[in-house]
Order: sequence, then structure tokens, then C-alpha cells
Amino acid sequence: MLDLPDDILEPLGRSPVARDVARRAGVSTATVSRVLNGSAGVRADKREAVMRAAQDLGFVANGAARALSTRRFMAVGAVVPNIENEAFVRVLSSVQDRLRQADYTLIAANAGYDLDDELREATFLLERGIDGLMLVGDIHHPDLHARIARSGIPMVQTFSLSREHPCVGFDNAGSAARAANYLMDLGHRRIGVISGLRKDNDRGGARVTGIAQALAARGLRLAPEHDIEISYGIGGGRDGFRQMLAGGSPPSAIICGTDQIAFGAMIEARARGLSVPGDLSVIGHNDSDFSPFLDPPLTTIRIHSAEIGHAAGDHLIARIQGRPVVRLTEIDAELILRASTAPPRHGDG
Amino acid sequence: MLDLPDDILEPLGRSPVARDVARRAGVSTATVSRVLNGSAGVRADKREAVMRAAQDLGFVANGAARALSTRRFMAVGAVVPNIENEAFVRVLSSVQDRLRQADYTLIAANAGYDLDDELREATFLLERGIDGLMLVGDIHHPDLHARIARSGIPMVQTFSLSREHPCVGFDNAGSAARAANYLMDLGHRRIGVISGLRKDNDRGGARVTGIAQALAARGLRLAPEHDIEISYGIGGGRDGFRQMLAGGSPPSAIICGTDQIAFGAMIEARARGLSVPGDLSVIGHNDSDFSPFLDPPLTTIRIHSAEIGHAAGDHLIARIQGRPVVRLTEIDAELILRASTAPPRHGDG
DNA sequence: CGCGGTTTTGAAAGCGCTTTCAGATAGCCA
DNA sequence: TGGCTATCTGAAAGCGCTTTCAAAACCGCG
Repeated sequence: MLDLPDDILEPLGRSPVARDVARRAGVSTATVSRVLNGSAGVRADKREAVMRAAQDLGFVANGAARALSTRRFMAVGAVVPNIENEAFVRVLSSVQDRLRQADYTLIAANAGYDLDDELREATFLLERGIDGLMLVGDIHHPDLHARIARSGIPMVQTFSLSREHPCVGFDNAGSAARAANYLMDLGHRRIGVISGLRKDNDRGGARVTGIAQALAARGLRLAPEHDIEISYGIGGGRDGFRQMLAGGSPPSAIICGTDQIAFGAMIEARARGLSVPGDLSVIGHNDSDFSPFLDPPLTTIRIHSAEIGHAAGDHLIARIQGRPVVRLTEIDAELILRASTAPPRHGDG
Repeated sequence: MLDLPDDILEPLGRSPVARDVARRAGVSTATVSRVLNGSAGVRADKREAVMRAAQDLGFVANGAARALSTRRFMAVGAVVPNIENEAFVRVLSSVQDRLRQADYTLIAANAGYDLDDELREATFLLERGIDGLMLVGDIHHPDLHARIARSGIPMVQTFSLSREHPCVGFDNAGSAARAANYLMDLGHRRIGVISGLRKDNDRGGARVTGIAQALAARGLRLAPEHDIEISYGIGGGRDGFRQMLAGGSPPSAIICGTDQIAFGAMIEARARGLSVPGDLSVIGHNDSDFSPFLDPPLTTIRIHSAEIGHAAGDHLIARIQGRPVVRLTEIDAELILRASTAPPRHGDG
């Protein structure tokens, strides 16, 4: 009877496991593991045998088994309010960039500006065994931090600054105030705000607060009819500005929560026969791709989403690897001056 | 000596495992597992004891262990050419929608229109142990399908139709042809195309082919100087149209690979003193958020990304669960008529 | 109260990897 | 060549679940 070795070249019915590689290379699974994880202390000939065997078999280590054994899932989670929002997509993509370099995977989830949903998504991710978590903002479900703490994994908040938790963000109030000051320096005195929904959204809230304070500092105030809250999008911007005009006293300048909103407001202004920036100065937020191409090009507050993402990714990786990190990273937002802002036509703002 | 039970309420140093729950509830881990997975055949009292114990302990099952044991990772991967592209984000978000309902997680990766990168990202995902994979398009690295096959997981391609592989998509050539026919029906005869880079991108290629064929069917041809390939974005669109004009014979209508490109082309046209649609009709692709708000509102081919995503998600889940599926799902693209198209001014197209 | 047939239950065997620990080898010098 | 380190290597013990299998508990009925 023919005495065939049991490591025939035929494909195994199942996908190959470390045991198969070991057998084929004539070593133990321990050695296979050592070789495949690049740990030192394996003689060159064995190392090569293992490499070749793994190659031949098309061996791919089972991630779950590895995760179970190492207690590392090699993935971090991110929960953002709206996965279709440009700014968040950019952050996700830049976080992923960094994670990828450290061989980590990003798992993103959508919370839709709802604290309960955010909690649910985060829990889902936590159950998966993620090694780190990225959140947006500083307002969360009361139970969320407890759960994160219990899981023992590092967490970092983004887009706003926090004194409670590790974060990478910028001063929403401060940068919005800067925009307001810029408008006032131009001579505007009747300044309006159109923001996205502010419930459970500290960023939006902080921006409006910052503007109100900047106005107050110069003896002006943010009139209630100039403080409009709408749902996001270009349509929202149109509605918002229409609503503001309905208030009776048209502003000479507005600051919008996103460039989409600003775009919508500009459209509505034009439809009303108002010229931008002649009759109305407009400032947006985020510096979207289309903003430089609008007519007129939009003045906007550029949020360095990519930097936020990189910093957040680095922060998480560092903590996962036990390296020290700074608790708070501030990424400056920048006022990009373009042609949608000008001194008020009538001098009185 | 006090005989304390070993399941004190004090927090354990480590996070609780099934064993802890079992001890606390006075059952075996088998029963804990049965209860937590909702399998029948556990007496009500024990079931409740387990539930309470799990609750009290804040027990969260270890995903890796579960995955190892069940051979199900409960995650599917998706590799898209550009994670920041609106259409792909929408697909990802709608795939995730469906996955989430089946308790699956989506892990998305970016391939940047490069076959090698796509292979690398897909391999990375495969190593993680994903249970299914979504790709975009029908052109891939020669090794990719082999690797997927070896892993034994279901795969679905999106955005284009394929006769080789399971897919959910639409007829890129056909819908672009429809746009061309519409323009010709309006009387246009000099029709141009500005597409994104077509290397390794079957969608872009198919669209141009479709247009060329539609023209040919009516005895017209796509002049080389009217076939422009640029990198994506508004800036790309401007450059592309400028380049086309430099060809010497301006077209009376153009079809663009995305609405961003169309937007850019319209800006350039206006800058050249051409009116849209008076001197130039413009058609885009994707129906972006801003398209109805452009001046004039943009005629575009709407790709039902959300439907594609839903169908792709359902397809993968079905196959993972061993249910039968249709191999090819065609989602119709739709020509949305708005004001950027009109009969050519001079009658001769 | 005993019996056959259901339910319920727990012990134990994996799942496929990493890692410890002790034994086997190799290397070196006297 | 022998003895002593310094390297390598493999057996085996987990990691924390799920799931099989056989035993235990329960049930209704005669």
C-alpha cells in the first residue's frame, strides 16, 4: 500500500489553518505563529519553510482566533451623527488612514443626531470587541461613558473641546465668534444665524453662543428672529433664510452652520432680488468642495477635518499601544475670506 | 470563617465572561449561551436568572470567541473606489442599513481607483474574517476573485452589470445612451463627453461607449476632441470643458461623468460667455444634492444608489444565510430633466 | 408509584490562534 | 571530546464562546 504523506497538494476541503502549514513545513504551530508574526528566534531554514508552506497553501490566519488569543480585535469603531455629511466622511477617511498604517480597521456607524441611537450603535460596536472608539461631540447618552469605561477601551471625542474627556477638536464658539467679529469689523450690525438642529448637538449650540457673545461684547444682540434652526441641507438653508426674512427685519449678514445651508440661503436671497454680498453677506462652515465655485465664492470657516481625523486616529492607536497622549488637541478652524462678504451697502449694517 | 459566595457583587478586575454569569445564575455556561442567543428549551425561571445575572454584571459577550465558535464574524466588507464620493457613501450607508437589521456590521475600505490597492484592501478585509464582500464595478485585479473564492464567502459587485459575477447595478452604457438620444432628439449633433479617469473604471468606460454607439446609430460620431477624460471634481470639470473648447469645434451639448464635473463645466461655460442651456446643454450623472439648485438646475442621470445598496446588502445577507438569490439585479437609472438642457440655439446642434 | 417519553440541563469538546515553559539543539571554549 | 550557555523548538494550556451528547429532571398515565 502506498504510503502517501498526509499533506497532499490537493486543496483541503476547508481553508488551511496553522496546523496545515505546520505539517507541511515540518514544524509545530508555535513556530508557524512565530514566523507569521515576525517574532525573532526562528532559524532561517525553518522560517523559510514556513513561509513557503503558508504561501503554497494560501494560508490566511483566522482573525477571530487571533483576536481571542491576543485580546486584540485590531479594529476601532467610530460613531458619527451623519455618515453622509462631508465633514464626517472626511474625518472617517482620515482616521482610517492612520489606523490602516497600524494595521487596524475602522468600523463606522451612524447615529443620526440621536443620543439613544448613538448609544445603541456604540454598544453594538463595543460588543464586537473594538479596541477603541471615536465619537463626535461632547453630548452623549448618560449611560454611554459608563459602558465605555466598563469595556476598558480608549475613547476620543472629536469636533468639539471637552474638559471631561479626551478630545480632538476646535473651539466652535471661538471660531464662530471670529466670523461674527469679522462681519462687525466690516460694519455689520444686524447679523443672523441659520444653524442645523441643535438638540443634542453641542457644536451647533456652541457656535450660536459664540456669535451671541461676540455681538454682546460690542453692545449688539442676536435677535430671536435672526436665530433660525433648520434641518440640514440646501433646502433647509432656503427655508431658513425665508423664515428669517419673514421676521420682518432683514439682517445684513448671516452665518450659516454649513456651506450647504449658506448655499441655500444665497439662492433664496437671489430669488428675493437681494444681491450677495451687496445686500447680504454670507458666511458658511466647513469649506465644502463647491464653495469656492459658488457665485459669489463663499466665505467660510474651514474645519480641518482631515487633521482632526489624523489626530484622533493617532490618539487612539497610541493609547491602545499604551503610549502617552495629550488629553486635548485643539485644531484651529480657519476663516477663509472669499467674495460672499463685504461691508453693508447702507453703512448702517 | 465567613463562607462568602464567590460571586460577590464587587466588580471583578476583568470584564465578566459567560462563566461569571453562569455562576451567578447558578447554571452552566451552556445555558447562559442558550439564553443569550434566544434558543428555545430553557425553563422560564432559569432564563430569567440568567438574564438578571447578565444584566447585573453588565455582561457583554466576547465577539471574537463567538466568531471563532460559530465561524461567523457577523461583518461584511465593502471596498469602494472613493469613500468620499457621494454615490459610494450613499451605497455604503444603505448597505449598512440592511446589514444592521440582520445584526451584521459593515467594514468599508477605500481603493482609490487602483486595482492593486483594491486587492490589498480586500485581502486585509478577508484576513479579518468578513462573511461577505461588496465591490464596485467589474474590473479587478486578476488575483482578487481567486482569493475571494478561496475564502469561500459570497461577493457582490455593484454599479455595473456583469455576466461573470453576481451583481447589482445598472446599464451604464444604456443610460448614457439614453441621455445622448435625448440630446439628439432635441436636435443636438455636436455632443461631447467629459468623464472621470477611465483607467480601471468600467462604469466610466461603458458610459462613453454607450454614448459613442448612440451617436453612431444616428450617423454621428464622438469626435476625439469631444471626448475628454479628467480627474474628478468641479475643478476637473472646468479644466475639461476648457480643454474641449481648445479643440476648436465647440460642442452644443455635453454629458458629464458626475454632477460635480457638470457644475465645473457650467462655470467654465459661463466664464466664457456661453449661456446654459442657450449655447450649451449640460447633463450630469448622480443627481447630487446641489444639482436641483444650480443655475440653471442640472439635467442629470439619477443613479439610485440607495436601492443599489439595499439590494446588495440583501443579496449578501441572503447568501450568507444560505438563501437563494438572483445573480443579477438591474436597478434602473433615470434621466432627470431639468433646465440645463434645451434645443441647440442655431438649429444645427 | 413506576414507567416511557419529553424537556432541560451541564460536562466537555472544540473553534484556530498565541504564548509559556521546559526540553532539545547548537555553539563555544577548555 | 565534554561541559556549559545561549538558541530554538514543540507540547500544551489557554482565550471565551457554542454545541453536541448523554444524563437528569419532569410529565402524564396506567
